[in-house]
Amino acid sequence: MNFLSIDSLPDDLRHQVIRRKLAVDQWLFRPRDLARSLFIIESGRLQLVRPTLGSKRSVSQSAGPGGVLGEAALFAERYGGGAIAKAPSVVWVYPKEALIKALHAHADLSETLIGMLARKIQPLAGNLELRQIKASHQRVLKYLRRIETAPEDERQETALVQFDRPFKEIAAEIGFTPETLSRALLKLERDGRITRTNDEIILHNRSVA
Amino acid sequence: MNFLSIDSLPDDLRHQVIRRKLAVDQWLFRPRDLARSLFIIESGRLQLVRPTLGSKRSVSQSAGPGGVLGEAALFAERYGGGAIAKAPSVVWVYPKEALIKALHAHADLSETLIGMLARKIQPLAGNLELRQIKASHQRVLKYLRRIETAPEDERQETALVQFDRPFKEIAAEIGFTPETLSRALLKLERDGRITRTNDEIILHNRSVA
DNA sequence: CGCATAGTTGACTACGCTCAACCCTGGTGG
DNA sequence: CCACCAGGGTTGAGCGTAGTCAACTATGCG
Repeated sequence: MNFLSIDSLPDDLRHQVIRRKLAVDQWLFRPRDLARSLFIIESGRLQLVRPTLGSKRSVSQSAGPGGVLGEAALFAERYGGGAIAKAPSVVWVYPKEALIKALHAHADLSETLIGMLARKIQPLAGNLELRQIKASHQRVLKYLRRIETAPEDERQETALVQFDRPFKEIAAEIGFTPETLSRALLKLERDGRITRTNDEIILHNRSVA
Repeated sequence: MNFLSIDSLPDDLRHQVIRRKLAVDQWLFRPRDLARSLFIIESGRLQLVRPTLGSKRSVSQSAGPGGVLGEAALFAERYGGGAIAKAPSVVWVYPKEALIKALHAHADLSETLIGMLARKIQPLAGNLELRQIKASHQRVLKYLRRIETAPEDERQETALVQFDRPFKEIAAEIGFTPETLSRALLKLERDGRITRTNDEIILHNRSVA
């Protein structure tokens, strides 16, 4: 993972970049904060949070190592949403002006950043696609298929999924309550689409709709 | 609108860029097509479409002038989703390799593209935020507030919204059926939050939650 | 003057949310 | 070592509301 790795940075930019550590539940930036920097996650996990009427937090998505945060800083005065650490994390802080200057001077930086932004769009669109599916078990199944780890063999009719974070977060991310997620998994298990062992999930018949 | 306008392009890239016209319901690219180009919309309106189980199209979002399409081409072999014109449109086609080469040579291009990508993320995240609201009338209200045209006076307690496209598309974009959207608008009107005249909507009490 | 399409309204169904109780695990402290 | 507690996950019961299917109207177009 050497996206805009500190080593490959030109001197002028490197001196402006700082490394910041975050504890669980610590805010990296909050909604409406002045947008001064763009962030790149080195390790840990952050949640993108948007303020919602009724004091309920809306978790749009979570970002892991290599993810970009606060890209709104590049063109907006303030952040639209916020980011809060859900695991001990380390992020690189790129001051807006220094970054823009460096982009002009070093073209490969631009390409890297462009790629990172493009990659950030995918899961967002994917999540929206998920929400279009109303039946809980189908949505969950599609979600599982998407995050399945190591499809080892493409032809394999079975795949493994491990949850690295609490169910409630996953439920929130795909737009369900934990109860509904639990019931959906139960149904999938009954129908033989998956089997659960501890915190692992094996999904079968990957090709079947 | 001169994002990567043809005039300001360096010669080497300009000669590779072509202008393509699309009729209504014509595909710009389809899901799983080979991802060879990135597109920028000059005029018209395109819908981002993702294939869903059950032959139902999932409309993630629509893009207008200045929007980027097919950014997946920058790092993926094939497009994840597709794009189809919902109005007569004109798009600029940037071949992948030529674009990348030009980005290295001309830093300002990079900055422009970075900005465009960053701007594309916002509505996606915003839409996800919308979906978190389950009550139809509240979601619709929030949507109306977001797309209100010309807030003329910030202090104004009333704003105007015009729909430039069929209700069914709007309903799909915010994750409802046309019937539900219709009923939601009706309820909002009953509650005095909006008033409807033909295809215009006036929303009141903008500050009230 | 039909025909197709969009929007509205109605009645019914279904399914996800809410609230609640319960189980289970891990951590803490006596 | 056990008692207690807190939190996450699982069930259960009942409700509310968005989806579905259908009929009807209005509008635009051939």
